[in-house]
Amino acid sequence: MPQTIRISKPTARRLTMYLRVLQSVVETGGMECISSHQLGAAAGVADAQVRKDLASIGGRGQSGVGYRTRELHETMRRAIGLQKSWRAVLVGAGNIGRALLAYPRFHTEGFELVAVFDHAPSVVGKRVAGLAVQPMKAIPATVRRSGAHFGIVAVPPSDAQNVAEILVASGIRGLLNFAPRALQLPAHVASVNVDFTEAFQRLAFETTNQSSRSKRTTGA
Amino acid sequence: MPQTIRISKPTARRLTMYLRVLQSVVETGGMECISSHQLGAAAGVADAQVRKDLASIGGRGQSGVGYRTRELHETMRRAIGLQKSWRAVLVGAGNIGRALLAYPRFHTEGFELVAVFDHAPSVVGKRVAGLAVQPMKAIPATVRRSGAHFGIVAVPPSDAQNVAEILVASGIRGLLNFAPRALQLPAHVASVNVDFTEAFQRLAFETTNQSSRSKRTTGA
DNA sequence: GATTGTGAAGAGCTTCACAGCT
DNA sequence: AGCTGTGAAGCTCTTCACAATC
Repeated sequence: MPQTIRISKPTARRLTMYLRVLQSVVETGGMECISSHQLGAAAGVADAQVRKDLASIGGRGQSGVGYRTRELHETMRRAIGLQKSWRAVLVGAGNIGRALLAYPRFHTEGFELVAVFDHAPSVVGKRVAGLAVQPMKAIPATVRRSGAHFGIVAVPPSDAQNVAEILVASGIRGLLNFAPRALQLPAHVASVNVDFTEAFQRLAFETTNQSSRSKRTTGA
Repeated sequence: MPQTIRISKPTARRLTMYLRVLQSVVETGGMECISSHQLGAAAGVADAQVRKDLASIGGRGQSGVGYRTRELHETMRRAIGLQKSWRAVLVGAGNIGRALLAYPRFHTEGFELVAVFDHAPSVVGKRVAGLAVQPMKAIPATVRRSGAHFGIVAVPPSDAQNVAEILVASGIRGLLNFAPRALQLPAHVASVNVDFTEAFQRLAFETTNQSSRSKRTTGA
């Protein structure tokens, strides 16, 4: 088993930003090496911070040169947990669910959609992203059979908690919640909220309070 | 002018969570008063933290009783910057843009969509959310005429920086960025990123590192 | 008895600065 | 000269604890 270093939340968040930068560098066949200064500039982070973050996941650089991009890219994907392929199910085949599926690179990032569920009889049976939409009652059996890791909650707020509980009871380990509502979950289930309303409110706040330091304008 | 207290980023983020709780309490005609403990439980925050946050925006409670819900709701909306109505323009009428418009309460939250732009000639002229889609070249004139405050960037990553610069040059004060790419912006322009890819990566990370403390699983 | 408001302590994160390596 | 790795300082945020209040 590899070293079990503690990666803090702020560090984890920045790692995803570095990854995005590295990904475009690697894809375009750019630089062999990148310095903490360069990486930081692209991600909006101080260079010393970048070095601390990279050190925390075991990334080693070369004095006077920087970090080897391909190698760092791999190390980073492993640290974030993208070395394995995650299976996800989508609950709610409405606008938000479909927008998510249309998102570029959803599949190439190590995530695989294995089932779609919806409440409305008019939608059940139709195909979304190549999958036949199943009725809600099929959730437990399908989740168990497929061994899905994540559940994507893209239903109206009033149904969100209920759907979340069904997913958790079916053995899901993490939830991506699009409903503008905080979910009450057992501690062993991870969850990340994506809430457009909240994003707008943050924008309103930041615009109102012309914040002096312009760092960390980045959200999820 | 009211007191210009500094509200920290973490506090601002929690305020939006409290607001969500309060909103549902007020809407359902629930409790007259709410204690810091109750509000905290619903939002996943410690009670002392809630009191500090509320104190920072001038919310005053009553010992032994709590905070008056309606009053607190108003104070909070004002602190976040929702007392005024913000005008926004959408650039990119694809899946993501449309999903956003379909989001519940988009209009009732103090935000108003005043224009939609798209690059594709096949989309220009069509109606989205009751607005005729305009070509990209119309951005500067329309933004200026409408006095829009925010720009919603819902275009492919390769176009995002370019679109952002056009919006900024047209007088936009804040950007909601859906492209999975960090935007380079002048300091006076606020920006909030909503990145599904990043959300998934955070979920992968949290699921991998079965984090002991389950707080702050909440994202944007 | 329940709950607020807050100073003080504690924990965590970021920045600084510089020795050491290439 | 350029860059990394890191101890130490500085700063911010959170938790604790309790007197004051209703």
